[in-house]
Amino acid sequence: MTVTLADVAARAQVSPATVSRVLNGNYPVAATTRERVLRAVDELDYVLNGPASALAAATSDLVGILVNDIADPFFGIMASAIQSEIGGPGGRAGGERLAVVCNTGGSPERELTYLTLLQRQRAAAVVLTGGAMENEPHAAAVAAKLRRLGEAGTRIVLCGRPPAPETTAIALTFDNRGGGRELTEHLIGLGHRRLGYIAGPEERTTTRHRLEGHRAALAAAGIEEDPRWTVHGRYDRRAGYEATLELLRRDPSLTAVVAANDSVALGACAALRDSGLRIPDDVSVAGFDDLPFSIDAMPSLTTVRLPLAEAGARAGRIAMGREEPPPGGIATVRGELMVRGSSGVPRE
Amino acid sequence: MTVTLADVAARAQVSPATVSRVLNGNYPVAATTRERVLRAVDELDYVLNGPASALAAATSDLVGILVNDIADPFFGIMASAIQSEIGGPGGRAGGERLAVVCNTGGSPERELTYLTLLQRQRAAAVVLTGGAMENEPHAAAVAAKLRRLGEAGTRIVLCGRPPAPETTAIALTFDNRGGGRELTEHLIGLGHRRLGYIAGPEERTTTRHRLEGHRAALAAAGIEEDPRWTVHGRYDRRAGYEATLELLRRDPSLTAVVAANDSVALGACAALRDSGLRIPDDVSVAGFDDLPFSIDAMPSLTTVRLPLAEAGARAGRIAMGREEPPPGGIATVRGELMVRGSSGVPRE
DNA sequence: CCTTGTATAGAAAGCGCTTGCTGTAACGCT
DNA sequence: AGCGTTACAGCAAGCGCTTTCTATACAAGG
Repeated sequence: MTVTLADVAARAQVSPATVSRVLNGNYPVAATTRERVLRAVDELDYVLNGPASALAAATSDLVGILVNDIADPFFGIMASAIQSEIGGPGGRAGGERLAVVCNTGGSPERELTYLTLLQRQRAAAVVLTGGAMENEPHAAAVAAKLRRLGEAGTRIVLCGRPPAPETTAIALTFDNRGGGRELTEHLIGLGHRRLGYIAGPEERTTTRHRLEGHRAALAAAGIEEDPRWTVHGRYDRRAGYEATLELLRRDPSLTAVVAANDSVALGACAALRDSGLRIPDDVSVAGFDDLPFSIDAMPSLTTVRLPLAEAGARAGRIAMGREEPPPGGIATVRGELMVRGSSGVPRE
Repeated sequence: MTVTLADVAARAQVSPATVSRVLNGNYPVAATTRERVLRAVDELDYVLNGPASALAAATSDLVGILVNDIADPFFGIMASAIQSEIGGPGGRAGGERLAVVCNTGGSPERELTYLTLLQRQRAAAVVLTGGAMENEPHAAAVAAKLRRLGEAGTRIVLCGRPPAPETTAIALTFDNRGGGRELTEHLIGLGHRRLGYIAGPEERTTTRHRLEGHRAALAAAGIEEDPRWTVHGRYDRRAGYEATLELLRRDPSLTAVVAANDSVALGACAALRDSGLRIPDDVSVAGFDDLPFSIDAMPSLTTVRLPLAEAGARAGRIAMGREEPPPGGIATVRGELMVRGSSGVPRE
């Protein structure tokens, strides 16, 4: 029914061992023999049996990429960059690898399940992207799983995620705190004193770090923060819209709204407009990430650009062992403040 | 070193066969025995060896999702929906499956490579999303590959992609032609007579179908199309920006610009604004897809909503054999015209 | 001409799991 | 009591490949 190595061997009049060696190209095979084998492969339309090969060789060519939300360009861009350094015929020398992205939907259980599945497949490497959960039992479970994966020889890279102590994971961490701080400093520099903040889900590291940066900037400027000025929500437009209305209700005198990310910021803009407020004349808005659409908003969004594609590419190369990991296994990737039309001096 | 089935069997004082059956749960095992085995699995922290299992059972739990551009929400949304019906602990009864998305980057070779890789892994199912290439040799190669995959028992579903004759593939096709036609009819109905069209890459089916719909609407209204009114480009914002400038250069009297998709439309809006034109007062703009950000553009985008999430979910269910395929293996998914702020009556 | 070295091919032993088939008790029936 | 059932559990034969070790052939050196 299906063509096997043995069939190819028979047709090429060689032993299965030789065919295997031709296909893997890591053992001397005479040119004429190789030729003959390749022809047979072609004629029979032979396709290697991945599981069998993985079993015998005790390695696989699968590389997993875990993302929180594949529908969000933040992850899409990173995943794309990672994959481009790993998979398909895109890259490199050294055998094709199946780079696969797994969508956890931000759910801790799914994250764990995917890691187990990847462990089952004896994945060659795993890249985890985006913020981690701070929920304790889960964090411990993930760390344990990563440790076990690492012991089994799977290379692990965290991209845009805080380091995982006691594991072999290499971490490329985004400087969310620094970016958040810089952004708010910019707003304060323009003269804003009453700033609303729309944070992401409470239990994400990203949320906490960005918020900490924001607060650090306020503190440095001697601005006492009003607890009413912070609202939590999901990382999407809808949440931004609702949170903004809530913020406005709590304190109509706010002159700026800082959002957890660009999608949220867009929702905030919509809410402000729907409330009859002009941006930035009445209220300034700022986002985070600088996703491609952010420049198209009207007015275009002041935000912090994160080099998602670059970081992803680097993570991919490290996962493939094609780039030296940073010293200590940890590198911080900084963002860049992009001042655009959505922020201006406060009214009055 | 690594724990195997045999280790578990020894610990539970049963044969490996029994352990396997407990784990696969498709054969009667006494409750007490099962209990004992499960405990051993737990104590030993045993993880099934995927390749070995796939080899022995001649099946795998991998499901591949091919997308053209994972950084584009159009694909991200579909992939997310497909995956939610397939993978992780998200869905279903019947064993966990590893749903993986593969990014072809729109490259025919990568598409083929991924299909081969998936074939190697003996994937349980494959979902191909988005428009196909019309490039003849490649189309034939893909068809051949799909046929072979189908013969090997892999279920194949096309989502937002035209049917593949002579294969076992089930197709959920978007009615790009109908949507394109409806959109242009709307514009014509408003009074527009000189409409620019920014098409996608020439060799994509999606591009051709949307353009055909547009032209059908023009023809039906007795409008003779000027060849200068159509420009081709990639499916991204940048291309839309440049194409619009080109369109304006060719014929400054255009009163509407129809874009191949929403990203392109956003680029078009930016170009129009940068040219000092107001939307829709001077020029109306229309997109396609209705991605989440489209409603946030200023003005919000008139477009055709494609039920990406619904179609993806359905494709996922069909791929898993949890939903009957449509009769004839082909279903057409229609879009819905969303009239918003970016289209209005032409000036003068 | 025989020994040693080098290049290449084959034999065969698994890799860790699944599953058809073969026991073997315990059970129910006549 | 005798016999067919039923319900589990184990044996063992692979699944299709990789890889170590061994064999062969020929070239070169003494």
